[in-house]
Amino acid sequence: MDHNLEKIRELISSFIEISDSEWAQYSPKFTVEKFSKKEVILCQNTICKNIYFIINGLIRSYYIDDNDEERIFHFAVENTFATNYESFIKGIPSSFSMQASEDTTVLVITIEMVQELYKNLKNGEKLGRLIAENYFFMLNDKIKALYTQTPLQRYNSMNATFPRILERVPQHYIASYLNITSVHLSRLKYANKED
Amino acid sequence: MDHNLEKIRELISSFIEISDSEWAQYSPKFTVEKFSKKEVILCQNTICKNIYFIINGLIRSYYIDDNDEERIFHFAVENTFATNYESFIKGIPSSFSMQASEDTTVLVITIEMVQELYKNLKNGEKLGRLIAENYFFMLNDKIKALYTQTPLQRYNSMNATFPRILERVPQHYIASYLNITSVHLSRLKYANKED
DNA sequence: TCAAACTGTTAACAAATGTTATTGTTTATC
DNA sequence: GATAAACAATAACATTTGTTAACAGTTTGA
Repeated sequence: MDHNLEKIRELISSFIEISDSEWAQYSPKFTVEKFSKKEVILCQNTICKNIYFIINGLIRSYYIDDNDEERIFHFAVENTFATNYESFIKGIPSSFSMQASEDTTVLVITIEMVQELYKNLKNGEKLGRLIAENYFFMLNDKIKALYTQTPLQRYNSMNATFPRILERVPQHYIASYLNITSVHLSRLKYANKED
Repeated sequence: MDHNLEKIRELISSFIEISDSEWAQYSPKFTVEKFSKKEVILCQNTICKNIYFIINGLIRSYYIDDNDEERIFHFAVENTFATNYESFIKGIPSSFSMQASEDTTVLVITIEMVQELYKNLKNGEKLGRLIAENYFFMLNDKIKALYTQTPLQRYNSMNATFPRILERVPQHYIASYLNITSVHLSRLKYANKED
């Protein structure tokens, strides 16, 4: 697992300087967890206690709407994080659920670890700021796409955002992510080729 | 203007402790600026140099899409901030424009001020983290609404998010914000009353 | 291994939403 | 105060998107 811990250290280092001794202090606290396909990782209305760094596998995040339908708004792939950051930081019930879409292995980061990092690391609060800013920038892009692009345009750009995602999840998940029905996505794909 | 500076101090104090001496050092740096109705405050593709705290007035933020159409995604009202935080923080061209929708008076916060605050204030980085987190949480709510609510539901909840906004801006601005046409919004309002 | 569940496409139809144009009203400007 | 511009409602029509159902191929799990 040292290899994956090293990836996390690199990610942190891309934000702030972290000394060998600091890293030596925190790195042993990461634990590994495995989820099997279809296992629910976070249940809407429960409190999100962890951030998961995905070593391999795929986690989808989805709201349950008023008609009890799942509305997928995110896919988390290898080398990215999956969490409800708001629920995690505030300690409030989650507004969405997360489920493993494949057998998935993660590194677990607990809220206690994060609080300690933010408080005691030399540049801890700065790290926290840069993480929060990065989350914000991600959502910024997403909102821009929702306001300015058609579902088909967003479908075509999915490969850029989530490499090979189209081959890894059922198409009706993609349709949900695009905020359209699976029948409609099937039609759009066909029309797309015709042009 | 002391009254408005006090509001900013209160907002900061709701995030971190800030001493009288610290505040005395930074508060004189805020300046007041006025924009007349329809004045463009930030132009897409230019770099956002300021955060504006709105004393009175109203600022709308909008993308220009591929068809050169304006897509409004935010209204900033009194006692809230208007900026492109990503452009501001990263110093990169803005992905959207901002325009005064009414005669508007603001307190100006420059990037130099913010960098100094984050760096030199005792809890500066923490303040930065909490601000970024708050921005993130706002967008979180917005994305949830876009994924789980109908345009009519979002119309009906606008009064909660933006008090009396429906009386302050033309209806086609609201329609743009809801991601529908003004004709369609007019129909929805009518059907809404019928039920 | 085999039945059941899942998946993607297609068709027919219904509902939602967009487009264009017209009208009367309000608002802005000189 | 007169004129032009902006605005909201409405109608007629076109297009997009959703719904339901059928079908065939695939995967899954007991």
